[in-house]
Amino acid sequence: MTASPDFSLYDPRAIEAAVQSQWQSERAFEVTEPGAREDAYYCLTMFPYPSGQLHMGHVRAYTLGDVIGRYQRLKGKQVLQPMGWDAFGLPAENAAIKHGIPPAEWTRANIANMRGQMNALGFAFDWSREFATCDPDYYRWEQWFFIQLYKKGLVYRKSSMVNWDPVDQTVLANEQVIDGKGWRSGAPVERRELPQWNLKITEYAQELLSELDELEGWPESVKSMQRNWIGRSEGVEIDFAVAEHDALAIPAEQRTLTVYTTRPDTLLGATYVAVACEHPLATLAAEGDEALAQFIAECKQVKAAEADLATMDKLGRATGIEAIHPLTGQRLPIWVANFVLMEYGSGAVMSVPGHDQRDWEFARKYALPIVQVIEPAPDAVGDDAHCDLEQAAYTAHGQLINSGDYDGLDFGGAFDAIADALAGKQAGRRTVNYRLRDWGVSRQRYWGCPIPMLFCDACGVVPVAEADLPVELPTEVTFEGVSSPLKAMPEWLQTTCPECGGPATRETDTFDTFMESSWYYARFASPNANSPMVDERATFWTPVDTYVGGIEHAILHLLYARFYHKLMRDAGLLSSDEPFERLLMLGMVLKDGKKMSKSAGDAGNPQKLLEKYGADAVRTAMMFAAPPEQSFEWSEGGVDGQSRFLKRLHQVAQDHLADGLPGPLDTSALSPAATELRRVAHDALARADDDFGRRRQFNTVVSRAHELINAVRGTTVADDNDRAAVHEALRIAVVILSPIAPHLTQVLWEQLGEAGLLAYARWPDHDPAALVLEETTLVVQVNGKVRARITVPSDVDQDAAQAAALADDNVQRFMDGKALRKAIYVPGKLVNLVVG
RNA sequence: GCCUGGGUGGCGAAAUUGGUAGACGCGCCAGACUCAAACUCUGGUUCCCGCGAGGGAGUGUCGGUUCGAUCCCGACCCCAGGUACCA
Repeated sequence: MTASPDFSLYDPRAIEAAVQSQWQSERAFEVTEPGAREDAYYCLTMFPYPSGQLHMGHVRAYTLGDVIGRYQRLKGKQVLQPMGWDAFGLPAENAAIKHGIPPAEWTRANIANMRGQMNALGFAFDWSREFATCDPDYYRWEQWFFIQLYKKGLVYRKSSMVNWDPVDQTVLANEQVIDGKGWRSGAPVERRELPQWNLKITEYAQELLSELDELEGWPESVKSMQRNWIGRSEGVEIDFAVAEHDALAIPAEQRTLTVYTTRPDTLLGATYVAVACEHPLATLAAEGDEALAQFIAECKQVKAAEADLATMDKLGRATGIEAIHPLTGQRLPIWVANFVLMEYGSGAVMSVPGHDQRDWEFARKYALPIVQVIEPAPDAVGDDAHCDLEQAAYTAHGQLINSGDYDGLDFGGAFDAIADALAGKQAGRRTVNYRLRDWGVSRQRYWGCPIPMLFCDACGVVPVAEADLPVELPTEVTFEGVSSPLKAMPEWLQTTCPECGGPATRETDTFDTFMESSWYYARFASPNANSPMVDERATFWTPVDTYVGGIEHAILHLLYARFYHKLMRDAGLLSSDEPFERLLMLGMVLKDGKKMSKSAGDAGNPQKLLEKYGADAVRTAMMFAAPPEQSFEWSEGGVDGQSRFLKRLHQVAQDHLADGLPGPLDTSALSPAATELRRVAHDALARADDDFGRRRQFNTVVSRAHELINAVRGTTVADDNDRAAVHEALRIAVVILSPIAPHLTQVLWEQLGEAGLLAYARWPDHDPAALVLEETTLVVQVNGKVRARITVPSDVDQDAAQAAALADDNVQRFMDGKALRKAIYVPGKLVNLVVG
């Protein structure tokens, strides 16, 4: 820093402004592709929704990403660390309604504010690649890609459930339904079906599942969540014929009821069949049954969220229609049950109350028969060995009884025999089933990417012509009511059909915002690509080396991005199979026990802290607070402590430098105190390297730096050579802290006599010789309890260690003259004497 | 409900995942400096008993494995995240 101001006092505001302007004028963090991929490092932290202000959850995530990026740069990598804005979404519409500001204007203002806060925090972003997903230049490619997928047959339209507010006449997000009522109208919501666009993610279910095994850089917990979400199971689809009914004419397409089960071995125990309240048979039965119609209407007054559906009281009602058991010909009543979901499988399930707990409870409640067809296997142990259908269903695999020819078979044998029997009667087939459902991408909202589809009276559904892309979202809008302003804009709504030239109407739904966040990492690599959506730079940079983000995205966002990556690969746009090599899933920053983005308010805003303490102190406090994967409750107290630490670091350096720069270090001529300081310094260096690179635990790096500075402060120097050891220790402290507190360390770096940007310095190697200790402390236990600590030479053998342990008075006291039965020696740690 | 995590001093945490529980920091207490306070510096700080040496208990609860368990196993309690339209 030429003509540097006086930094002999720790003034974070002056230091941080000067260092930030230096980074800016040198364009320090703009990056281009190096010759070899191994010299490159793509470090990405999930881009934010521009809500207006950063909260401490953002500060944590972006600091962690920045620490990783800066560490990799010290390790010699060309680091790509981009930033942008996930700019479409619900809050902008809410703000528009509340404050009368158009969503685009509100969003742009928020972006400007948050970009300023990010810069004040000193993140090493390559801003030349910035974009917002609401830029037509970005979303046009999403529209283009959707049309490619449509042409490939990966897109289809189908009815699915939404929350309908009957007063506001609008669709509500799950979040907008509070206790079953619309958040604005207060009216009870209803589930309603609307036609929606869907992406066939289920065609990729097996690949999405299988490739989890290859993702070695992903946490097991996330892979496990995704596996369970995809939910592969092997079972049998069984066709139940629907019996003729005296009063109701069953239409041909409803004469077969297909159910899926993973337990065909229990088929002979099926005593009724349950269908969803939206099922056509339920609708049919309700025509002549006022009470059933009333029941179905009540069932629909539940929010369309799995958690609500799964925890509600299980209710049902008979339809009067019967199904015919495919093997026995027995007639089974068909019930409507509120827990059967139309969206899963066929909207019907066979019920085996003897061997399924939910069916058992339902059968008990409505006095339906419970038949036992499985008994514990002879070798069953524990709970599996007991069956008492008066108390609960028996759900373990066992041996068949009351099943005619199948009696005595075990689960596997019965599965095969019954599946074969059904197949022989054309009444069933083995299938692999996934819990994963196709991705519904339609949203009945204004502030999103317009879905590029048209409705033509003559041609039906027609995609927008590629030459007409992007379908721009009008931004000069006013929110009169709660419905989308697009519907009130005939000049936008009416267009011409690209196929017949006749009049056509635009789709007014917009895309789910997960569509934008599913490919932005590839766009960052080639931000100005203009045909097609990404170019060969995206192939160079992907997969992302480390992707940092909140654990709340462990399933949906990460699964959709993995899916999209494969779609882009199959379109020839990328060459890798997976988007993210290594995943760092951050725990939640909580405020009052809840995640920041939900409940923080002003308490979560870092602005005041930044003004009072500066970015380095806020960053250091955030890193020090907890390891990355752990959730924790944020409190501001810690910032004060880290600010004091940085001040001490600065002061120690000034005190040291007051006597000028020392000469070269001679490690063989140090005082004992300086030798010990070198041990602490090189230990801190080695551990910081491991913590940054392998362990990704940064709170302990800060602790180590504290210890190192405490050691420097406690070291009395004997001569100029000792001062050289202090100099080395300070240089090490500055390097290991630089990813965390990059501003102050840059200034100290120059004061210590180094030139140029510390960001581009090389991580020093530690000196293994400095770590060797001559003596070590061993713990002596008697029968596992600590009774003494002894100091021994580091290379002591078991006999000598044991002898030293036995020589201790307190040890003798607790041995109490008893015989030594066994001695365990852990070198460098302990001796455990087992007596008795 | 289901899936995935988590629970350690007054507080945030550490213990490199079978070997000294509580490093480091916050807070608090005492002392130095000051007319005084703040800042800063020094010392103390898991709980209980003891003047002390030292002893006992202790990592959500209960049980197990082991010479030895915060760590492994079983059962349970509580909290958080996700649950397909918050992002």
